[in-house]
Amino acid sequence: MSRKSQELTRDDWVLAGLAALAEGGIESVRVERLAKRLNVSKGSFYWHFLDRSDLFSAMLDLWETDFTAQLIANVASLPTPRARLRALADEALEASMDGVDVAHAEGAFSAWAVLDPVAAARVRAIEAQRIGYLVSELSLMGAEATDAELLAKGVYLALLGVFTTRRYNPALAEDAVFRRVVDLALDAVERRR
Amino acid sequence: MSRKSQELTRDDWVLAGLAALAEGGIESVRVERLAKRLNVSKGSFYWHFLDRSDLFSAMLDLWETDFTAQLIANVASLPTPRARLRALADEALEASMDGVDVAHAEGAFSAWAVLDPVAAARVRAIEAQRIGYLVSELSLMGAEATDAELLAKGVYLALLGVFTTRRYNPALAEDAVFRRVVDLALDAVERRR
DNA sequence: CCAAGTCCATACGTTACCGTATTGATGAAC
DNA sequence: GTTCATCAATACGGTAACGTATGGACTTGG
Repeated sequence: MSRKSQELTRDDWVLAGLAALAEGGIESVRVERLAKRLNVSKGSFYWHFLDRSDLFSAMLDLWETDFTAQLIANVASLPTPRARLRALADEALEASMDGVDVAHAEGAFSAWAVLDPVAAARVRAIEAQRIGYLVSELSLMGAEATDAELLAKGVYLALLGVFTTRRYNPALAEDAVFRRVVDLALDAVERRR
Repeated sequence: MSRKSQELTRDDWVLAGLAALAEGGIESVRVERLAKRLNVSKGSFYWHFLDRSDLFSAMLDLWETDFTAQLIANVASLPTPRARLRALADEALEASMDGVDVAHAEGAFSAWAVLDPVAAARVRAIEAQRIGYLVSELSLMGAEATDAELLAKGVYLALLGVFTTRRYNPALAEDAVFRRVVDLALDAVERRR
């Protein structure tokens, strides 16, 4: 067996970091814990990364490129805005990638952004994209510009609520609840035409 | 000046803890930091509390009794469910008590509940009360039982989204957004009658 | 085959905490 | 005014981290 197969890549660390983030929040992604989890010493970590915040940046990078953009791309082929938005809702509720629970991670990213200005800027940018997409779809459906924005943000806030609540109060975060909110918004747009 | 006026009470520590929680999350409420903030040594802390988790319990107690129950009581005198729910929405968006920003603290409590099973149980109980109240008011307005629950939870999730988002992406958490969600729910109920 | 590069282990110094133990100060009660 | 209870300061030992420094070990190119 070649040595290469056992050596860790930067991305291995990043994925472990994301898993730890999803599991226990940003405070729980600690280099010595990750090292233990990866059965390796932290000497390895400081080979791949400058320091802990370097890992944080990499986590934000991977999140933005591999996870976030993907979601929107996945539904682009559907025919109507309504179908795309519903599919997006389903996707948001169920996603999981590379062993990282996306919903848990989403909540953890928000919580992280509250505490860390660097993360905040990145998360804000990602959310701006998402809201922008929702607004454009709602506009396609005939919503007025200002109302499309209110509705898009409202739905997204509910989704964030789902993400954070899932972990400690799942009765509150049932899928049906979020779907009802989505319906509320979609119906509001269609009724107005 | 009597000595009493300078000595700290248990509640002084608890309020400081809540302020720290609102500011930097549960991981940032540390006894030596609070001591510094209160211009006192941690010898004082361990006089008033058994240990750090004892402070945590006290924080949850104060939150439940002095903060949460208050909100609902404040609107009880209003005439109609619709008026009460709207007033509640306003209150939730603006509250601040004893130098603690309630909205920030709310978000921090949710984030805390994600990480700590003890906090989770308490927060769940509080949220059950809140949802119960919302459901009963929506039912009074004529909503069907199952839909009242969906709507109540949906609105509450959006509020949680507001609380966590306020800190890092205020453009997302505008009051108008949440009010729009509330209107969506109220209109849905009234349209069905 | 050896020299350079790549990747990791180990040991170290440092910081920030937790919780305990002991002592000190101050007001109140007698 | 002595004594007691209340509250706080200080000093201590212990743990979990961070980041550095240094020394392997394995791999690949010349």
